[in-house]
Amino acid sequence: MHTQNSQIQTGARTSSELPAEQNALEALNSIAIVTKWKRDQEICGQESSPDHWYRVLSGAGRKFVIRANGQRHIVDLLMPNDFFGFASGERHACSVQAIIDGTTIACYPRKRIEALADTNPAVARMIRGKAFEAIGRLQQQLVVVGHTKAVDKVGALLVKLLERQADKRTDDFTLPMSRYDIADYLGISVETVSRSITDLKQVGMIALRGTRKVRIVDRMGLEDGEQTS
Amino acid sequence: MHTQNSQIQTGARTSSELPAEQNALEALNSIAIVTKWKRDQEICGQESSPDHWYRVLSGAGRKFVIRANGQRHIVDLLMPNDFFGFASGERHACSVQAIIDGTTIACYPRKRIEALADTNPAVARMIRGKAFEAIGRLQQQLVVVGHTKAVDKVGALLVKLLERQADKRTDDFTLPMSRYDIADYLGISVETVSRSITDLKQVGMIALRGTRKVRIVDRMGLEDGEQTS
DNA sequence: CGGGACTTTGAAACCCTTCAATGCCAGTGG
DNA sequence: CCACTGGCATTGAAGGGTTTCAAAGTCCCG
Repeated sequence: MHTQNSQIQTGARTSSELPAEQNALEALNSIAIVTKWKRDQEICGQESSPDHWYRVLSGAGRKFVIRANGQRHIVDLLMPNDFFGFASGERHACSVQAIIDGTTIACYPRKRIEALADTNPAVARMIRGKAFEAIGRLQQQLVVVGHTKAVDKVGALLVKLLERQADKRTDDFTLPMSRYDIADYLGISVETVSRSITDLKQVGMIALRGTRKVRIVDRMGLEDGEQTS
Repeated sequence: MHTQNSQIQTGARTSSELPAEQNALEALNSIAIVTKWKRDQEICGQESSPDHWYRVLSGAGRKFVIRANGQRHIVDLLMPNDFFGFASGERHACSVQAIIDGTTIACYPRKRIEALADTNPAVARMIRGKAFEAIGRLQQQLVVVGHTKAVDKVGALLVKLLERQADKRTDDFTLPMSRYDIADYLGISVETVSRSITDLKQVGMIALRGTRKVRIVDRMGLEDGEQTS
């Protein structure tokens, strides 16, 4: 793994980022180790002990579990400024891999970051906030996966991905993941993912420009699952 | 709502509860408001602003979302000592109802509990730990819901429910929820839940004593989804 | 230009939802 | 005490959706 210590960007500023959070992130810079990863490289493993917390600086990651039967379940999609590595037990429950070549990650030794949180309430608040964000994301994903029809799941996922896009002004975005990733994220087969996307395109709720460039045409329809006639 | 200020139990001691966590919970007692709820009463609403954090003292709760089309998605099951009400936005993303008559909840004004966390690192650590636990639960549930076959989902859920049971020595437990709740928790229909339970009983992986008393007979089999022949 | 990974499409078997009806149980009022 | 009621649970049958297996099409990169 390619390791470097360098100036850290605190990430693209979004509406949810308060100045206090920016300051807290900067306070973490002194203990951060920045690493860079290629696609499908494992950043932290299911079996490793949770000695570190991490933050995505650029690129994207998939958090996943491999079941005993070999099936992969993607549990979270990690985008810039998301934290991961939070664990309550002795072992990580999940592995994390880079999805995109050149993904950069800030890595914080757990002992040190917790010590920092103990003395700096702003840091503690920021970490809480990031944990709450993760809770919100996972809850939303549970609702998405809870839809009964595959087309609805895919439609709802596309809307969520649009919402997580940096540029809020357009209805276009680039899928950060493959059809296989989407399948393992939604608990359906790749073929069904492909067919659902084709259907959504056919009825005009989305438009494609290449396999990964998506335009959301009828967001309301996708949210309500109206493609189910 | 029936409100009272009284002595608070810090909950049944489990292996995961360190003394430091106990102390932190006791530090919260001074700002807690204890309330008692009947079945299906709404403890906090999807539309309310998140002014409070909550902890289950006894009984159980369902955290859920109602979609525009009326479908209910249960997102988390709240058991004694679980926190909820953590939110990163302006509104709660979910509602919470009591599942069981006489469920008691400790309610902490958010401003005051955050102030306490700012000055008392043990409290901050405990809250972080509780948030991480929630993340772990939600991730596990995503894996459960991600199974492709309904029997596997139900089987995996039953194992998770067994694991959350207070008494670790037996393979028996009482379902805290109805078949309808299970259906909305797994994203499948009630009828399929019922048929899956019947199937699991038939092949001898579980045993029932009344509709809600379950015995896990073949836990390994349920975890691996081996009931899928 | 070719290889390899990813995506799409087709067809059959299987699983799940839906609609309908029955069974079960506890609480209520006569 | 018992019939009755309402909510929950189970079972059946039909239709539709998804998985699986198979094969072709597409794209990117060396």
